[in-house]
Amino acid sequence: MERHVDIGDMTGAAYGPGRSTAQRRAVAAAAASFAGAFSADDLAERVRGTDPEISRATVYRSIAAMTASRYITEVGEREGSALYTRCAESGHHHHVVCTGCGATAHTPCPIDVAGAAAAAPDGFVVTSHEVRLYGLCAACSDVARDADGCSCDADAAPTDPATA
Amino acid sequence: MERHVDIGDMTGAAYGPGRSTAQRRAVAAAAASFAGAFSADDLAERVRGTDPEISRATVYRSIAAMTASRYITEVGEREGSALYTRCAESGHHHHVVCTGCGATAHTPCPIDVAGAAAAAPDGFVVTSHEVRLYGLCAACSDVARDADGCSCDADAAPTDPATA
DNA sequence: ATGTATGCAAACAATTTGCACGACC
DNA sequence: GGTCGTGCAAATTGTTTGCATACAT
Repeated sequence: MERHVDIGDMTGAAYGPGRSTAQRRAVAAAAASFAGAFSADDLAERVRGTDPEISRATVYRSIAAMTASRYITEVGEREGSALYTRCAESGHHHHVVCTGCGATAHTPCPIDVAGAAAAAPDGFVVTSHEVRLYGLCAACSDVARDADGCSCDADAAPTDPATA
Repeated sequence: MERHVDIGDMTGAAYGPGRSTAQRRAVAAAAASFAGAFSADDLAERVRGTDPEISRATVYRSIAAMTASRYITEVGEREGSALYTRCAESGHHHHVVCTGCGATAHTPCPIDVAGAAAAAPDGFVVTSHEVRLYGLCAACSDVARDADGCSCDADAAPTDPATA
């Protein structure tokens, strides 16, 4: 839920190796501008505000580069498309995505907390895992209780509640 | 959550509501014949042994029906396609999929074990989750240690280890 | 220079769907 | 007989890729 976005370093490459191009900088800035989760389309749409000429292929390639350099992380999916979030935290953890407003929050890895034994029965050795959590942020769950419109201020693209 | 599926009752519909047709019975039997995880293609290929004329659309529609009736469960993915497994257990749990041979094993839900608090920080209410575990079964991890070929006997379609 | 990034458009692949026909109850 | 399931083939859709050009280093 917290935000550690250092905008202001958009003069150089905002993430990892690779060349610093106007498009890449624009995409990185757009990614950082989301308070929560965003899809490739959300990102593309937002980048168009900066660079209307940017191509979808470039957005996808930038997402791949940002994911590889851990500038962003895939946190779930919505309607068949992947959701990402800007995350500057190091260490193994996961994210909860608010299905109401797209806000995200960190969570410790439940598998680490539960212990390997629980996850690896019968001699299985767990080598990798994926944990995706969906829910409602404090603001959206208040709203849900009040049966009113969502009023939280996250500017991420809203998610279809049906997905939950 | 409960199940009303009687295995061994392949004369009628092997799962849920809907009509009992030869194709549906063949698909259900094929699904049950896998020792571990299988993809839609794996299933289609195996069903062809019984009914070479079955269409891919029917396989997908049967998968949807079997998933809805909890006769099978989606347990992960491999190379972009979903993996399912036959599962007769009731109660909330997850599966580990062996990336070597496709074998599966049950595991308690790590999120339940870890406790809601860990998964739901900052006032978030977690409403749904997805947990996918990949690893190596006892046989495959032995093999990995011996740097030899996989000798486990699960007849599920092997999974690309790179996916892990 | 030289190699990487971009754009465009075509390619891809898993899954879904419209439609007409045949099977189940 | 009416409804649901099936087959075929075409459509969908998120994402990837080939290729020629433009740009960063």
